[in-house]
Amino acid sequence: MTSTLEDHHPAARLRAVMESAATDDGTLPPLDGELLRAMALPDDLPETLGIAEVAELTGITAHTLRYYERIGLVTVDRDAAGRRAYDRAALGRVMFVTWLRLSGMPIASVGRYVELALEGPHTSDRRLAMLLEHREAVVAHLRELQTALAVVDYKITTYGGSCAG
Amino acid sequence: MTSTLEDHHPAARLRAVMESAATDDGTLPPLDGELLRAMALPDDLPETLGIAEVAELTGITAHTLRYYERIGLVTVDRDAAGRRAYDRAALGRVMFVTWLRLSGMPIASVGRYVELALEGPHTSDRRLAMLLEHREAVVAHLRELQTALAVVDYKITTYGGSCAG
DNA sequence: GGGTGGCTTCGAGTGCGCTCGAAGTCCTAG
DNA sequence: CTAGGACTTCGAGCGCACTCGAAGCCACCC
Repeated sequence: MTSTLEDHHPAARLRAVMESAATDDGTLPPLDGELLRAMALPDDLPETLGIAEVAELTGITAHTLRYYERIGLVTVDRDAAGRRAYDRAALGRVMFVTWLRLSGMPIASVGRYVELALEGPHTSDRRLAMLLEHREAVVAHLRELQTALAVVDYKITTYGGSCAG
Repeated sequence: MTSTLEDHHPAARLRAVMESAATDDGTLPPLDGELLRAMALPDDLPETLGIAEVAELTGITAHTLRYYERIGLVTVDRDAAGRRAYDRAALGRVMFVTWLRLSGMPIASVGRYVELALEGPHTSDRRLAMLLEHREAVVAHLRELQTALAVVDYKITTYGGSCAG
């Protein structure tokens, strides 16, 4: 199964989105609606994708995709031959899970979130609460990272000074 | 050894610095010279600190501080009774190591950096190179986190919409 | 029909970064 | 003098998130 995907679609969409946010210096561009639109999947995807294609599209290894399914983070149908066939919904869930993971949410929490989602729409306020709480954690982590970056930058600019570190 | 530190010095300086950068909404304040000055140690520290005081000051557990010493990330003198006595230099190194760790540098890399520092001033360009390279990694991570935050925010604002995740 | 390559399942292994517990030492307070 | 508590060393254990390998199935190509 060589990648017809590669011909018709930008590969590794998630990574592409991240790179699209890149600037040369250390400054961080604002993230706006444009970026979010860029994250949408192309319309002309095949009905279902094999695991290798999903791996390429998301940057997650096939091994890890199987692992995610095993522990219940995603549910994936099989084709006649017993192979995983990711439809758009499954792909969307994989990508969302991936973003949650990239944002630092522990696997156990992602699992609880998915569990709630599977229970039905009546859990939506609990899920929303989880996301809001998680958002705070992400913001805190961002702040921490920015501060640490400032310290590293300070060290870089004062290099040649003290050898304290 | 109850904390005389607590009376005379702001506790958990590292955490205090991070909290000083906090804002109520999700926006991130600029990190400027003011913040960097705030990170400096107070002048009226005792000559040496015990491990519990360093733990309180840095937010690193005593267990972890011992572990860091074991694996060579810091070197600490002993007092007459064989206890760790952190002088200003040692404390500075602990804090710098902590910032490197918080910025996501793996322990092995911190170890290599410290090794180079111990070799002498002639390794300063290699250390600078390490810091510059690490800086790129931190910036990349920041971008990734910001993008993931945008996705989470998107999900939050569109809640009640699709149940794709 | 035989080989190649990608998929399947399952369970076990890996790497990182702590984290803990046991057993002993030393100082201080009562 | 004795009890308590904070410290010491050492080695082992843990939690997380993968990551890998073995053994087998299935489709396609020569």
